[in-house]
Amino acid sequence: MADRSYSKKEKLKSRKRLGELFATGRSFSIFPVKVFFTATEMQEKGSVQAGVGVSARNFKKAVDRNRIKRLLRECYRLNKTALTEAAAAKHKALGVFFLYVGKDLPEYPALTEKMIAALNRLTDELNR
RNA sequence: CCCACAACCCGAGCUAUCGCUCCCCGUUUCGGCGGGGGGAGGAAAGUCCGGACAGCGCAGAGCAACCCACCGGUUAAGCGCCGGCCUCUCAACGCAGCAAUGCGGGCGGAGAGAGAAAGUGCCACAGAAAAUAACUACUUCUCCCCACAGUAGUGUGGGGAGAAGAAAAGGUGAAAAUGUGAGGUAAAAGCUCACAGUAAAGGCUGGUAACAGCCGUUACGGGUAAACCUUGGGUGCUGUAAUGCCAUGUAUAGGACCGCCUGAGGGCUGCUCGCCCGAGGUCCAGGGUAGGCAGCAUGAUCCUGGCAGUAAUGCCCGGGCCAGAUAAAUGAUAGUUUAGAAACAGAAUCCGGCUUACGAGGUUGUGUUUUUU
Repeated sequence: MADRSYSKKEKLKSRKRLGELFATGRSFSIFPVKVFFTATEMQEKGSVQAGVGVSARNFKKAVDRNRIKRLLRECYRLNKTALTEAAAAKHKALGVFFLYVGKDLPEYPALTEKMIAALNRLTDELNR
């Protein structure tokens, strides 16, 4: 049974962690989503914390930004299983941030496709 | 009946699957799990006004800056709202007229509603001239020329030049020196008079007041203050990333400069004066923290009803508790119904307003056009 929840514990919080992520993390881009991530070794079982964001420069209205963030969260929530399992197997603490860099409002099916691609690549990076 | 506009109401429902956040109850091996419940707006928006709340300041004076500008009420407060006054504009309608139109009228609309008689500036185009007005035409005087009359001084008429008078005529303009009539004069002119108009201060009457009406007096000097300005009244600054507290952690290490009463530096809103505090201060390099609680949601609160008031609004009885996150929840997908792929749009300390954006429909009101009877 796949875990599809996305509760507070799985969210990447705190400005400090985000600052570190943008400053030192690695990144790749699968348009229209840019992914930042860091992986650190853990003694215990691994974990994943993820966050999403949109630039207010590209979307002036708060309603549009909310919509994009909700879609990103939804896509991540429904497709994250492989990634969490990989992280647990490798004993790594993974921090990920999905930044939407497109300039148009996304459609749900297209965004799901991109998200799956991004998650697959993340999983590959972990397993390497 | 259709269309447009204004005000008020509403701002989607259902089903399935997968999710988020807060509260309560139960349970727990303290990781969770189960059940129940709450979960964006009329504008949450713009941040344009006004407050609450908080911190800092609270010897004083001057200047600067900013805001307000008919009256009364309302309110916690207001540049809001309600009612009234004034000015401008104006529908129906009435009167006159063949008509164009004029006069009255006043539903409704607008007003950045103190002062243009303190001063400075500006007033496109047109026009002579846009403010202590002389272009044409007019009048008087002086000089010159011509014609006529006369012996002559001179007189009459015409033309030219100069000086002066004069805003009555012309035509321009959004606006032209208050209008009409009479007197007056060389020609004229509020120069004088009558009537009318406007303004100022005064008196009486009505009104809480703005103001209105009447009386006599004086003046008549265009507009613009959304140009500077003047007058009157008012204003501490910063905003919840405010602010108070708890916890965690490092380095009591290093370097440079200034100063310790002959005083560095700081505070007193933007400036100046003046006053006060004052033994540490500034910078570089390096190290650490960046977690939690309060603020924070029972309030100028919402709903029903009653009473007072023209109304805005206030008071009273009863009932309700209605988001509280912190990278930031309230959703995603599919189907379906209304009505067609619901429009504008997402709380971040909280209220009262204003402004702007917007959807289908309902109710009420107003207006235009056409057709039919």
